[in-house]
Amino acid sequence: MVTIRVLVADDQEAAREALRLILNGEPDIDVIATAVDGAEAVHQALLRRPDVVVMDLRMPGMDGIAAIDRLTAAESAPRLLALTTFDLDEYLFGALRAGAAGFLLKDSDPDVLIAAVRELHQGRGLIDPQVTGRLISRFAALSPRPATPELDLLTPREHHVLRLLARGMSNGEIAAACTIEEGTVKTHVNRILTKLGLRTRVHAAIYAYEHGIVTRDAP
Amino acid sequence: MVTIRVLVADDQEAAREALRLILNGEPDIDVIATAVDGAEAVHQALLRRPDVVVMDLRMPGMDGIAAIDRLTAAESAPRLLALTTFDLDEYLFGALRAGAAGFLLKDSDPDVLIAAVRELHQGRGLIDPQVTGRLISRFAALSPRPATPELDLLTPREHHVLRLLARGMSNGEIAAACTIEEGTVKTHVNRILTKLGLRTRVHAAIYAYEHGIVTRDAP
DNA sequence: CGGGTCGTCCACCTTTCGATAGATCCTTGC
DNA sequence: GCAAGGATCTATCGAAAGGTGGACGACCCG
Repeated sequence: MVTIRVLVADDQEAAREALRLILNGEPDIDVIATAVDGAEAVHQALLRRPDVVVMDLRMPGMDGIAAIDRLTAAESAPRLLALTTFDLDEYLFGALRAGAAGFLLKDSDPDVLIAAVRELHQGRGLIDPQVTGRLISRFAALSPRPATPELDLLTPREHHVLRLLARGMSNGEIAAACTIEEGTVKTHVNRILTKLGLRTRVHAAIYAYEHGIVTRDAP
Repeated sequence: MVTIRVLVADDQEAAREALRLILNGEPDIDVIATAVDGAEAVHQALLRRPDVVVMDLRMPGMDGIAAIDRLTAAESAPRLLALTTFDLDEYLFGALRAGAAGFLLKDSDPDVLIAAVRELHQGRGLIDPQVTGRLISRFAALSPRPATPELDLLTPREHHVLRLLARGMSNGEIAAACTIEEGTVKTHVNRILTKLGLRTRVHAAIYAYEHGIVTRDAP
């Protein structure tokens, strides 16, 4: 049997010990270290190389989210399970954005916590059922609208020009990229604006972003 | 006990009947209708007003995602549980973006399906544990980077101008909104570009989007 | 074949934008 | 007090963007 090496980070003595006892009660889980704040968690994690870090989000000094941010940036980063008493969107979204692989509220059963650690260790993610709905809503809100029928109005050339425009290129740069005259690009831009009912190239760039024609660069 | 009214939509006869049997086996669940494709599902849902719709994603004609899109646009929309055999990102993300409240793979246990229907009926969301990790990854990728230290460089006025700019307003419009001269706005824009290391207002708008200074409008 | 539509291209003219220099006000520290 | 620095404001000028008109070729259809 493979032993899962776990680091527990929580500023409250009682919670820290409770977590340690719960997890150490399992034969396949070994709490190899604990930390009382984010800074110590980062230090211990880099030193001891746990498989999974159970991280309280609300801690003095460097908080849990900042610590998660640091740890996921490291090489061979551990799997991060965010844990919190307070069910705030800011914690949920912040932790996931920072790179947490799991999110649990502290009122969960010990069994759920144990199962969560195992899930994470096997490469899967885990979201507390109480907050899954909100994650889904937020995800839907963040997702680009699919291409609308309006985009069919654009010719291939116009579509290409729109993508370059939305990356911040000037008419001159677009012209160079397409090997055509700048005056021609202006016409294309103009037709794009007309067809999509927009006023300036800034609107066109926004449109491209909101419709997923261009995507945010990978971090 | 409240009875949960369920609509089952699946193009395959066998799957449809299996789902019906599983769900009708529960005393608090009543499958009130079935549908063989997306179009019929939409029609039946609007007619029979189920609490929960169990929707197969891969169906001929109007597929499940399109049907979900239609149904969530309706008033007093039912809760939508997306179900699929094929574990494709396109299905997962597409269904959630369209408005599904839950996503399950078809190899799940009957008990899981039943529990999912109850969860959805109680207003919660549900994601198959097998795909939770991917949803989290995608969510993190979509989430705007938190405000970078660079933003501290911007004065309140400049920050405000940036937000208006990123909504497509011209210098003149920004001037009117702030009750200052257009020439002044130009200076603010110029300082924004300088401080953030950008070249044109289009870059500034892109920057604002990528850093979550402005958010996509609600659909 | 001839006419219509569409995509692509270019040139001219006006408006808007971007860069620069300088003025005023307010805070901060010596 | 007053000097230094920053924030906010204004004005001017060359550069870029946007609006309009029109040319050319490809294609479809009667």
